Amino acid sequence: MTATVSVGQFATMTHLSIKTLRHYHQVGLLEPARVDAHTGYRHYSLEQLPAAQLIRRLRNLKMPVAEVRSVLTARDPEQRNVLIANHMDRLEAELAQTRSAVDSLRTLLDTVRTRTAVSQRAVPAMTSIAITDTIGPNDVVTWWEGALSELHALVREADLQPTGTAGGLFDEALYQQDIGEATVFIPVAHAPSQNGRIRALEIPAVQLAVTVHRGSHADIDLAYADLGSYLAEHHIRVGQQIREHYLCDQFDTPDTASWQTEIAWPILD
Amino acid sequence: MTATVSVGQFATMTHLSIKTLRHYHQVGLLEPARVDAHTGYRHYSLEQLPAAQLIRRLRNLKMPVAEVRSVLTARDPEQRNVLIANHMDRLEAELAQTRSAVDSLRTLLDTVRTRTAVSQRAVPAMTSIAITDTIGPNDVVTWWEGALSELHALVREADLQPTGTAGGLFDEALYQQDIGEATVFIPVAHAPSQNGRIRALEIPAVQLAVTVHRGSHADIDLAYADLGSYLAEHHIRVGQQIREHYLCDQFDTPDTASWQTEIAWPILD
DNA sequence: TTGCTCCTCACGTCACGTGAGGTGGC
DNA sequence: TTGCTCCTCACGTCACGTGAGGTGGC
Repeated sequence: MTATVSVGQFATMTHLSIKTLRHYHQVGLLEPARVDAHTGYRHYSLEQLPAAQLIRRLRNLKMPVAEVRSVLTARDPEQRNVLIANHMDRLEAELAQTRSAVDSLRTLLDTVRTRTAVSQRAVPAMTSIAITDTIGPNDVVTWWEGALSELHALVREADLQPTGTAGGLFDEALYQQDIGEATVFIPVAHAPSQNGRIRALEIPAVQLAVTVHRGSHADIDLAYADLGSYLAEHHIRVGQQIREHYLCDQFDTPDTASWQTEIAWPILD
Repeated sequence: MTATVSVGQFATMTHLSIKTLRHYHQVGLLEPARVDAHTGYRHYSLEQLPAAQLIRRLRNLKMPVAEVRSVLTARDPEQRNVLIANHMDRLEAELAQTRSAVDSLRTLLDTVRTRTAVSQRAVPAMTSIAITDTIGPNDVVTWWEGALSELHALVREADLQPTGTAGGLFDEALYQQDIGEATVFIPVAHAPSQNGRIRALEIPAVQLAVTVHRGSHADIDLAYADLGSYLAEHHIRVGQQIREHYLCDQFDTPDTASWQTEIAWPILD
């Protein structure tokens, strides 16, 4: 029979607060070994210490409680390691995003911005290979990278002849409601039929108002603002699907400073 | 008269969602330039774009909304820069804490733990210089570093003769309720009277149950658990003020692996 | 007996997102 | 007129913390 301790003792031993332990009891993450039926007092056994120690470490790394639970109940060590490794990847991605956010803030504070130039241009209809999905706020960047990589790969493997730069079509709702439809495409002379999630897409002809953004995609909102300002000032009515053309992106160079993205808004009337 | 746009337009231009813009209106972070009295429609002016861009970047860096407001309303650029620099420091500290949490998790998963040995010892009363404060959950480490540095500095400057290793006294409540009284001290032959927040402290004699923790302080809960387990198994009743003795710490070496901390619980009876 | 530990329950926090139900404007 | 944009309001989310009011155990 193993020794048992009170919440207070267990809290001191694990450096989890009493309130936190009560909460973990309530949500079933760490149930006391015994609860006194009369007083309601919680009693923890010493065998629960390793679980508490693991919980504390995972929570310190912001792993959601539901996932911590999965780790604790994992069938085998492999499954457990996968869950932990996935979370580590998320932390890495978050770190990268924070770094780019810091750069983005520095850029905003340090540089005197002048508006990017806006011009208008008619573009003809194009045949293309494309991937379309409904995406949420957090997966935009990941989705974009993955989808575009796939398209580039197909172009290489199937030896397709690109007839223009890669681009994207984005529903306004994506920005306004943080959820919406997004498409990435590469214009080609002849598009093969469906291939995994890649399909042929006929992109319609439009009249576009365009501007070019230079630099990291973290700052692309600045170009959207410039383009939108121009359109608002000239009372130009626009469609709800925005285009981006990746004149120079991460598939060309890792140096974000030399990236160039054309932002284009279809003009109505 | 400057052009004005709808929420939807402004959302697309700033990459802030409509819901977010409404929220910022509600909390007074970014008020629309004009709100139609009849329809309630929000209208934003193009002059509000820079503010929105700054807000988005600061929020991407998790700066609390209240502080973002302070940045926006800062009297001069200096004050603004101070606020931003402070937040950057917090991000740095968070990063360091995440790194150590990752190490701590690795340690737990990779090493087979054996309990640290527990022994008992009587310690006599000691004269010391000390700093005492009531501290919360987040400032423990920062407070500890700062306070102990101050004590070491006084020892050097006033050429005091330490009569033992530096230590700390921690109220159990600090672990159980995440808020409580903490003291750090250095035993000296003769303690000068009050000096800033440093004061003389007579540390009473006690009988202690002790164990030694080796490694980073992020893993110190493991030693607390070992010591607590020993006490629970032997039905030893203990006092509510825990002692730590820093046999080897960051003031001796930056290599956390060789740090040694004695954890000691006063024995009652 | 006194204080101390522990209990429950309801509500607060933070920064929005969800969703119902509805209305003005082109 | 139809759909589209926008509105308000109440509630949900996440992981606890706060605080009131109360009870058992040494």
